[in-house]
Amino acid sequence: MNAKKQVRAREMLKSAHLYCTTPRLAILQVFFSSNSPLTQDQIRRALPDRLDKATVYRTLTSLLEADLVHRAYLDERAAYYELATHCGPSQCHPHFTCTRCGQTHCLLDLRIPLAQSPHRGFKILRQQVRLEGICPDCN
Amino acid sequence: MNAKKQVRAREMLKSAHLYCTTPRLAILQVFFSSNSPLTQDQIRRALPDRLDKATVYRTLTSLLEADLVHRAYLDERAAYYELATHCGPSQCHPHFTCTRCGQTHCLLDLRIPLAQSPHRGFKILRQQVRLEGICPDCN
DNA sequence: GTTAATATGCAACTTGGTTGCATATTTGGC
DNA sequence: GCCAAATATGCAACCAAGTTGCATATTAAC
Repeated sequence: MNAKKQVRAREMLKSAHLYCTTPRLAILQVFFSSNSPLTQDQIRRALPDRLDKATVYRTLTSLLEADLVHRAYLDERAAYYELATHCGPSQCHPHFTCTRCGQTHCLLDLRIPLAQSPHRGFKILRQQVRLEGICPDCN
Repeated sequence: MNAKKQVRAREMLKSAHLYCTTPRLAILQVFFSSNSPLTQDQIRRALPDRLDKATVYRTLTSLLEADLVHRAYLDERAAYYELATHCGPSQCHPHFTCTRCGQTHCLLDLRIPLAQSPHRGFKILRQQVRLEGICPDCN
């Protein structure tokens, strides 16, 4: 299990031409074990050994640049990060935040058509959708 | 002109049952003069007299609670605020950020249908859409 | 004008995120 | 496997956004 994750992480880094370092492998594996976006702090806490804050940020930056990870902008002050899976070139899955319990869910199966450009010259290339409402548990 | 804005700001606060204070009137008028979301820092700079940072934040909080102002989550670290105009109960206008020049525009005339709940029990009440692409100036 | 309710300003603080620099690790060629 | 170049890490010091407690000032309502 862990060995499989290790291999998967290695392959991801390899294919992105990034050095396979301990922190990067560890952070990727934290993402594998999570099904919703994480803050840097949540990532730090989930790591087996403590990593320097700067290392975490720089690692996230390189993963972002390689498009292995995405940023999600949720209701909080801090940025959230998540694996760039189930994401097309023009669109990530939408995020649903429950206004009652505050939990955020990734709605992987909800496809929203890319918005059509209004008459003016705006060329729309990507879109990101945030949804709010009541989740099944709170209903 | 300025007098008209003053009256408009007063009316907004009155109807929201908020005290009409100098900072609140001033901040609302900054919003009147802007056509895209602003950070607290941009607001502070645009004010005629300097206001304390805490006052700005607390003012924004009360305006948010009264739904006179909305928060937009753009690509940056800081939150952006804007007047809650042209916003229905379930949806604000989408924001378009140009990947070339970095400018953000409010697409007031672009209506996007509210996403349909997937089969599971997620009750979708609000949605917020962020768009990315190339703006007319950079095209 | 008085008073209760509420907002402001100040200062101190918390925390997300950044940067410079010396050291450690990875990778690729031999 | 060893070496050098490229790159990543850790540390410490820093910046900026946002928060909080408290004393003072302002508002609204009578």
